[in-house]
Amino acid sequence: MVTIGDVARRAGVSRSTVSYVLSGKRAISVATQHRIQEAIEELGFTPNAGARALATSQTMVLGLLLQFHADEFAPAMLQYVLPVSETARAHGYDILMVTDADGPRTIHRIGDSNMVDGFVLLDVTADDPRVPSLREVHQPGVLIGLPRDTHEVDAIDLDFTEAARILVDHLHERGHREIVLVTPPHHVVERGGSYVWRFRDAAIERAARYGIRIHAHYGEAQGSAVRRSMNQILDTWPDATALMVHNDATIAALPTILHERGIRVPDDLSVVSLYSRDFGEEFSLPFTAVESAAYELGHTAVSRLIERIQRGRESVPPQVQLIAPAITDRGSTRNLLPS
Amino acid sequence: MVTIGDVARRAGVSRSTVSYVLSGKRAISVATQHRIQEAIEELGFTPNAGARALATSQTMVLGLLLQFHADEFAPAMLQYVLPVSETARAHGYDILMVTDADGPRTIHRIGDSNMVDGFVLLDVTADDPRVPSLREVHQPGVLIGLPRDTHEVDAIDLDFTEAARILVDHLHERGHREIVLVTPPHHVVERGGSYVWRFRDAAIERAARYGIRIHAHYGEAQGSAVRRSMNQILDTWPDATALMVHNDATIAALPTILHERGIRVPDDLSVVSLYSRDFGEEFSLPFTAVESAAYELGHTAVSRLIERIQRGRESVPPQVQLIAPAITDRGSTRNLLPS
DNA sequence: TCATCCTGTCGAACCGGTTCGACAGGAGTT
DNA sequence: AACTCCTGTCGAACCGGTTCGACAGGATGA
Repeated sequence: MVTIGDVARRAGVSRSTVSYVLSGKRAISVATQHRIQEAIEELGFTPNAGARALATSQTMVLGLLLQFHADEFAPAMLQYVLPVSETARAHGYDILMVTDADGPRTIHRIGDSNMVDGFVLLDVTADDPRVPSLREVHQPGVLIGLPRDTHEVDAIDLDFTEAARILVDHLHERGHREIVLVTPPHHVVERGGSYVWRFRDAAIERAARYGIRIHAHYGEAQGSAVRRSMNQILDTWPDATALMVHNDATIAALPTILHERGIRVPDDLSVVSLYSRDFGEEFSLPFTAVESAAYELGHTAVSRLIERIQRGRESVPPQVQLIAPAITDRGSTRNLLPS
Repeated sequence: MVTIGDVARRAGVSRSTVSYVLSGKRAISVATQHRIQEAIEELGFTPNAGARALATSQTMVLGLLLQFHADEFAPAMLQYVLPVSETARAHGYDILMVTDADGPRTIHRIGDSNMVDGFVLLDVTADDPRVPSLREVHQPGVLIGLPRDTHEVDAIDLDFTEAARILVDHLHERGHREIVLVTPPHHVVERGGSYVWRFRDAAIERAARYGIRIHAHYGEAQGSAVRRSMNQILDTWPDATALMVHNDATIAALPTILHERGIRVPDDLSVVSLYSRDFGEEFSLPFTAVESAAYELGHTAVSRLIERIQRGRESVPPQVQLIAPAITDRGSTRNLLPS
């Protein structure tokens, strides 16, 4: 390993001078700069990250905490990981990715040993045990997902309440009076996935305001169960004119299911949904949907975190940010009103 | 931050004694051990990772290099990431995940600055530019995927050649004489995904040996194109009795496509495929398939890497390991022979 | 001409661990 | 009683950077 001392000797200067050339924190004559640059290139010098972290107490690494739930639809997670990684790198940070099941302990292990400068928490639940831990360590953190207690917390999520309203409004405007809502699975609720009830409650309330009958069901996440459950739901409510789906596994399987039943969209049944843009493209879903911008969420989260790291923890006030969703009309809803 | 010095002072011993208690590398009296343990707990001491890395030149971090190709079916990648992460953690290592497009530079950046103790390269192509870079840095690395030049390289992959033979044999034993093969998209070949031709060539050769007519086509990766291309292929070869699919996006869409065409499996058409177990479960695919154990690949790769890190680079000879695939019969092939 | 300021560089201390050699003192040997 | 050996602990050096204060020497100003 070639050290800063080797470079200094080669260039005939002291170690500190090399350091100042590297950081630019003090003026160094152009001639010396050139000699040092040459030495660096000739020797192939790269600063030792550990030593630098020790001296500066900055690691230029962000901790990304994610958990895989066996009962969850996996492809969704990746859509957040990529923008987090890319945004971090654009600011000179690397990503330490931890999938450990014990989140709180992980935060302390990583944080107390100073392996990272900050944390990104993915898929945060209502009473996520990681949130209090985050307050105990001295690195800042940002959440993707909304906990119940948002006091002094930096969080970002899609505005699921608004999303539900937009979709109900969309159906109401086209004269639908009875709709079926399929939400994420019930165990996601139990786990505390607040987006489930934020969307569900808002949809029910909005429907009630219009006098629309709405039948809310919990969907399934695993292949065969999805199909069975969906068929049962469709059997139960033959008069519903529209389907509102907030469940990736269900919407991915829906084209097949409807085809099997001989149901045409939108002639026989209208369908609206909520999924991320990437997801829709991946499965080329033909449904009118509110699209959650996973990229935007990940990108914004990391940008905010880095700003907070660099400007000091207290300079940037913590903030809960709800991203406004937008609807993309793909013509999967029928207008029942006389024109 | 509480340091080892604080602990030492509290326990009334020297810093080195605390260090020896932590590492167990020298005998320390039980009484002293207890005092130090108490001090550690009272003060909440956690060793600084940077300092430790500096002193030991060990970071206990592995670099995981992966690239996302926009034209690729994303869910597959995640199946490798999880076992890599879990296996690493089980051995006390964390994962630095880098998605940078410039692999060679990343390897040098991360490796030369001593941020990691070793590398895991995912989705390695035939002439992957990262492989030569891996030879230039002083950390060992392990590949998942097979490069053309396997000289002095530690790699692991599924035995795609054998997989193809197993599937052709399976169809041959049931009397099929004309089959259609759908491989991964053509741009994957251009990129150097050697698994494409390892599987394809072996299938064609094996079919030829039996005198089976085989029509090989490149599949698509994106939703709508998948369906279009598949329909076209089916139109072109109406007499084929079996379909052999080596493409995640195609096999995921196949139930829908076949249903739309009114084709029943296996009565009208036999289907065999190659996909990973997790993938099949995710989409509850009902096809007889050779299953690639992504978990096993990731797990084995990391285990080998860690052994090599700990036993010294030369102690463990580099090795190319091809995992033998196994077929799971789900009854999607019809027996055409008179019984 | 001398005090003052600025520029460029150096040496030393420091970050927080690990590890080696030294050594005190008690146990075991002869 | 003198010697050797073993156990437990300490001090100092080291890992490879950063940063602060000091200072030499030339430029500037009065």
